[in-house]
Amino acid sequence: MLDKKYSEIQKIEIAGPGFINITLNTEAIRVALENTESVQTIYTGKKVLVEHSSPNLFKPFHIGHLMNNFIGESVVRIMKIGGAEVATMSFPSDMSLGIAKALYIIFYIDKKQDGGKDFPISFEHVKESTEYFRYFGEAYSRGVRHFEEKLESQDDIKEIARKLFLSIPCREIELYDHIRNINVIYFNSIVESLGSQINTYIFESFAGERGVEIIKNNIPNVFTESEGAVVYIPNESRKDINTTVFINSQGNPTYGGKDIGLIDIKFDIKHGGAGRDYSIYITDNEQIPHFKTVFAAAEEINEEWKSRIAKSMHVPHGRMTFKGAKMSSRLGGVPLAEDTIDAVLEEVRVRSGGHIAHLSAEEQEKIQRDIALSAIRISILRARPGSNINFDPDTSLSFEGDSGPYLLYTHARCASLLDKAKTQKLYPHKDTEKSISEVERKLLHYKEVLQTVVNDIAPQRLVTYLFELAQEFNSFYNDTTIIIEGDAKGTEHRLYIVEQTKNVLKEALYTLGINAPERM
RNA sequence: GCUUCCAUAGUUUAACGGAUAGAACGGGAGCCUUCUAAGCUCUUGAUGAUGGUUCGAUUCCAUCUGGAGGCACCA
Repeated sequence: MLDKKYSEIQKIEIAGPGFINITLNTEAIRVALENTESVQTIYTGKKVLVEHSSPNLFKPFHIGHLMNNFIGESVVRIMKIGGAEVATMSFPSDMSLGIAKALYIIFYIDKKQDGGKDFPISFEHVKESTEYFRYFGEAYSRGVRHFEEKLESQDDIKEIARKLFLSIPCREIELYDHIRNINVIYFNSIVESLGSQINTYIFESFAGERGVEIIKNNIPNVFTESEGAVVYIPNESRKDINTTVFINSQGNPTYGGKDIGLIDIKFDIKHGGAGRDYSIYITDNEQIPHFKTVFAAAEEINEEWKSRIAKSMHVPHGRMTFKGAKMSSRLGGVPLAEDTIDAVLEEVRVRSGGHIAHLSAEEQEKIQRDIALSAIRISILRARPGSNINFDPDTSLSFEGDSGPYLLYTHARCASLLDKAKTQKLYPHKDTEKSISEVERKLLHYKEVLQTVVNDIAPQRLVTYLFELAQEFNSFYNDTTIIIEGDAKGTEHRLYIVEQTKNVLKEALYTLGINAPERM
């Protein structure tokens, strides 16, 4: 490199054992800062399917769904910024013994036997009908308890399950169909209000049918009949997984059986799966052994399936517990997403300063919601996806220092500076005579960080980077007066740094699923 | 019993096998007659234990200790 005398290099020196420091000259850094090319990643130009936010019908949207959605949506947007062509999918659980238990409570105990008339929910106003969904959730956990405590009800519940699995027309199934339809709409409306778009819903019932067919076609080469059920017995070298039932002795697919069907659907031309390069699953980490087992079985089917599994990735995440939210007794102490957000929102309102007081109540509410969601999202995304999160709105950990509101605050501060400058007819403009500031040096690393964030699916690195950038900017802000009357040239250069910081914050926060308001 | 993951300041955590382990909260000391103090500056304090591989280990391997998950008809 010394011989070639690169014009970009100012000096090269040995900096201790194993290290060579290469110092770039200012001009080279300027050029790099102006590079607007999008990042190249291993996902650039690839067709990626992300499965996340899968509801369990009859269970309301709770804190676990929130965690899953936040991680899932960040993965979706990370893939998009990495240049992938992304499709999203959700896999609602619409057929299970648990659902039969809930139906039993609603139909036989509470005697709501009038199909849809008992739950007059219009699709347009589904969000205003949360009381019904709370009731369904309650019925679900009541059903679980009932099944355990009232043994005499078990046969009736199993009968409902049988009708459910075989979709035998009857009044219970009519009720079920109605509840299923409104639940999906309810779920979708929540997910959309959180900023996610689900392109396709594939129901477990649908995947299950296909799963059964595939599994039956692969006895005995992959699956084995045992005690009336169809099981997968892993190779002896696989000590990490166990023999697992894929079709139960009643002939119904289990969770594993449904997932076999789902893999086929995911790569099916009819479902847009032609040429799919990656299939990403976002689930709770208790599913790790499940996916290991399903993948191990699927791989054995044939070469085609083996390549499908090579393209499949499971991104497991931890669990979130929430201190302070009203615990829902209906769900055995699991807080609902709505209650969680409300509890944080309450704290945000307390802290909300005078800067948005002049705005309409509606706008204030919107900004406060953005702040509250940023607090929860950053608490989750600042750590590796696999770690458990204990979210506590009582500690300042979620609002001060390395927090969502801190990043939003820095962004709003930039916006405010640019607004103020505009009133004085001053606009961002780079002055190439000026030396490179620390903030610019930090900005220089953005693309490089993005690249590792995408390649490793590591949102926490983007969060760490944003904390560093925000802190660098805030130090700059404290040390320097940005807008100085009578110094138009200097002011415009400083505004340029402000604008660049704002743009990176805005884009990166968006990538994490966070909307950054212009003021707060 | 088998198996997977995790273990970093008092607490929550970051770190492609690379430089002095980076932050935040908390504790201590400061900074608003000036552009948003949800901010800034200084300070305090950490890689569970014992071995191994390596020029170099928070990172890889082994054993141990502790925590979490999974292990036949739930999802």
